[in-house]
Amino acid sequence: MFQPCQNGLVVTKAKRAQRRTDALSKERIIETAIEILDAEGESALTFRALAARLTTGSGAIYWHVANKDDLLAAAASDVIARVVTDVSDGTEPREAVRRIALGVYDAIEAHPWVGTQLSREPWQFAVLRIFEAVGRQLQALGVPEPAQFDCASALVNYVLGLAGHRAAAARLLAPDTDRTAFLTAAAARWAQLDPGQYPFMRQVAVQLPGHDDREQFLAGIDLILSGIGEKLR
Amino acid sequence: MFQPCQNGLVVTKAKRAQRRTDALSKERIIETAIEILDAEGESALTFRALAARLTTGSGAIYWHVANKDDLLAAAASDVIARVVTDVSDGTEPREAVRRIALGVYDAIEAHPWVGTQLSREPWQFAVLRIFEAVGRQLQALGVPEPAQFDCASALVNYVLGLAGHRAAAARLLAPDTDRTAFLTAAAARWAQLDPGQYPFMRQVAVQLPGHDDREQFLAGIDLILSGIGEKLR
DNA sequence: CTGCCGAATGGAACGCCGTTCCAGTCTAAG
DNA sequence: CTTAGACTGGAACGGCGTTCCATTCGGCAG
Repeated sequence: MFQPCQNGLVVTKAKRAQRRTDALSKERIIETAIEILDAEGESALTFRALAARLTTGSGAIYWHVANKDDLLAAAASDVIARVVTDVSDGTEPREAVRRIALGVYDAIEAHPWVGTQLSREPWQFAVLRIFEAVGRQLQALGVPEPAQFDCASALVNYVLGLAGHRAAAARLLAPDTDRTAFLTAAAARWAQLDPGQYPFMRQVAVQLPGHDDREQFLAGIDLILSGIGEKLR
Repeated sequence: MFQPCQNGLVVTKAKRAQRRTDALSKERIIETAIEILDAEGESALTFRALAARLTTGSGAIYWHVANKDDLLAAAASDVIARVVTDVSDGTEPREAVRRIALGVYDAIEAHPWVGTQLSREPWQFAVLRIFEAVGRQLQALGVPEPAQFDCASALVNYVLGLAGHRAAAARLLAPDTDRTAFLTAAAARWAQLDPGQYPFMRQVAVQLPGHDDREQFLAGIDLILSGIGEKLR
């Protein structure tokens, strides 16, 4: 009695597996979307381009994905999940926070569109993942419970702020432009600001070439961690 | 010899002033754009809607404004300028930083679209203004010069991160929705997360109703300021 | 084996967008 | 008066997200 059934199942599975290679699925759609976003940038991701690459019609995609926001949120969550989960436990909490933050930073440097997406929807899954990872380390650090929410919020919002900023910069910078040249140009523009109105920017301008974004990012994290440390006394 | 010239200028000015009442100008366009953004939200600002309200064609607007990005940047810069400049000098630097930050926060609460805009373009004028205002206070606080850039960056990026977040939340929240109801709903969603994977979010969920965003924002500023204080020892 | 039903597909069509184009108007200067 | 050039406004273009719908196809009831 079960033989045909099992056979049927096997055949089904085989056929599905066979079909899978070119069948649509949410995963395959997201995967392809990430490919397009990484290779050609945010503006290149359209349902038409996606459909073309998947050799289907734009309408078919809507069977698996609610809309473009849904697609982008899922893609971002995918990328962030890879980064946040592989924080090795057992490391000292402050160091773990640094690793989480740097993981997110590097992910955005590699996929700038993620930075845009993270500050697009307020409590999307990708942000929740980061919040959870950071919060858990704060618990391990011994931050009193009422302050944990505030501290996690400070860290996460700082990360998201820089994320958006880096993403915007990447959008602006043509992929072949020289970074140093760009910084020098920005510095030159700042140096021309009205000295009376913008003394600070003019002073910063001279530091701008030879400036390392990643180091500054980490310096910010350490600054906040140091502020959190004050709460522990 | 100068009389006619002056006369000419006067006549011109008078005529211009006369025409101004219904003539197009960059200022009037920006002003109207802000009205639309505030009243109907980011998605309502289109060149057609703007042209209709100005009783002109969309093409005419492009004579005064390069494109939509230019328009949005100018509008945001307008709003931020009002906030950042009226920080009364003479106040203690930390308090001044708090006031600047709260000014930006309140501006975004009142005009959520500004939050979106601030994290859209990397070194736009509005951000420069904030950076300058914050940086100057850090100088007054006695932060050593090499650290000033990092400290200002930390503060500004935190503000921008929260700005984007609040803007996204405002976009999501229908203008008539109850805030408490929304928070309760979010808390309920978080409480349903997998306890093994999201212990921190579930713990935070119970604190979520009765949570004050503005207070949390200020707590984050104080956290960073406290971290900066460490540098002064 | 056959007929059927619902999941899945893909391409056409809709309405709206930012932007461009251009024929026209009005005005200050020669 | 003529004319150049600042300025206007509406039509048109190409592309977008999304919807609609005729069609296909695999698994199951009879």
